[in-house]
Amino acid sequence: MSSLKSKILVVATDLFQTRGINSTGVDTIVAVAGTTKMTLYKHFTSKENLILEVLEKGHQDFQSWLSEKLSSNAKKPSDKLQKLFEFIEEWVTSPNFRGMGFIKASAEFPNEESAVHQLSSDQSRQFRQYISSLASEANIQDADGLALQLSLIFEGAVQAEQMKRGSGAMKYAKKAAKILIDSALTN
Amino acid sequence: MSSLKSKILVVATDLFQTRGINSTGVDTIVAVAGTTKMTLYKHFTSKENLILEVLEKGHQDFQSWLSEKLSSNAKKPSDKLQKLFEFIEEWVTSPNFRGMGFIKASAEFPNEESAVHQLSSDQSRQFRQYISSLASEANIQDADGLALQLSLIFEGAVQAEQMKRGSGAMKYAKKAAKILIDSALTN
DNA sequence: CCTTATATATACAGGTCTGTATATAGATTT
DNA sequence: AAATCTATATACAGACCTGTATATATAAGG
Repeated sequence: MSSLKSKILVVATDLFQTRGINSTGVDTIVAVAGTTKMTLYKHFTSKENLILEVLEKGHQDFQSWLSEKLSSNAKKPSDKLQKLFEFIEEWVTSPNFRGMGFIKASAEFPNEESAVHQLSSDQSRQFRQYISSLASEANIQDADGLALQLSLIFEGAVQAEQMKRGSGAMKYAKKAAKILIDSALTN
Repeated sequence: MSSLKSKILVVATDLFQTRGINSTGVDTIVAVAGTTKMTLYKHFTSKENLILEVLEKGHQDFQSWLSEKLSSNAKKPSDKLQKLFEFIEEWVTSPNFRGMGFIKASAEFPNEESAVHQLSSDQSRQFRQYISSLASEANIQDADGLALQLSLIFEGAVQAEQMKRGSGAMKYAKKAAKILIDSALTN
């Protein structure tokens, strides 16, 4: 990938999170990235296309980071589930954290026919499914149910952290996750 | 309050939720409300002022509805806490439900200096504090901690429901809340 | 040297947005 | 009936937005 395209993606990711997607014009993006609109439109067919690529890159980065962390730090399936929120906390509280793209994107594009909304919704579903697979491997009966509950806590905590950095929400989110996992394991 | 002003508030509440705040122009609002821009700007000093009034009305409606429900359907403090999510489910799954304003508003106005962001953040805090007061009356040790956990689940569930109506998230949110409340009561 | 590819600079068309100015209509009060 | 209040109709200024057109620079490879 061209280094300019990559730079545009990084800058757009940051601006979308800190100023909002619809409030960020392409002129601002190219100015911060140190390039011009012509170059942006050679790498991306439209602003919507740019938004979609930003979302996809963000989700891929998160997913690969998380599964890498889990597979190298936890052997048994039940360990993975237990350590899930440890790593999520690490991700959320890291200085590079810029929020989860799909949470904001779905708020700014509520129309279900919108491609941005559809991708956001799909990413949310993918993440829930990933948690569900971890729960299944840990022999939890209602894996989908637990996955939904954990994803609610996760999305709530990310939102709280987006609303106010250093809210400390992750600390209690972790505790809540542990209680719910333990409860699901003994049932 | 003038009936036209009230009508504008209702229409704006609906459009902001279904199309997004920044994507909804005042021309659209007055067209749907059956009035003109001049009238809107006589009742509201600016679009930002309209957004703030929409947020305040939405939050007041929710809070008064909820505390009314709780005080008339639950006598003991512990009952209130237990029934909290029953009523929240009723609210969220009702046909009139248009989402929680402050959740979307904080996503669309991420800048902490923005008045809209500040009000959203404050409403989120107020709601958490209300839950905390219920937990305190029910003699729960870490009332603030439980309130934060329950609000995470609540906001996560609202988000899930906003993303996809009829997601069924509230059913599992209710179960999770019960587990967390029970756990907090026995500690 | 010359062609090709990539990036830049700049301008602009066409649309949308907020907020205001101006003139008018209808209703209520004095 | 005259004055006042409220809402309407319409137009527009000024700003911003996306996306494109045109012309130029810079660098690499044949």
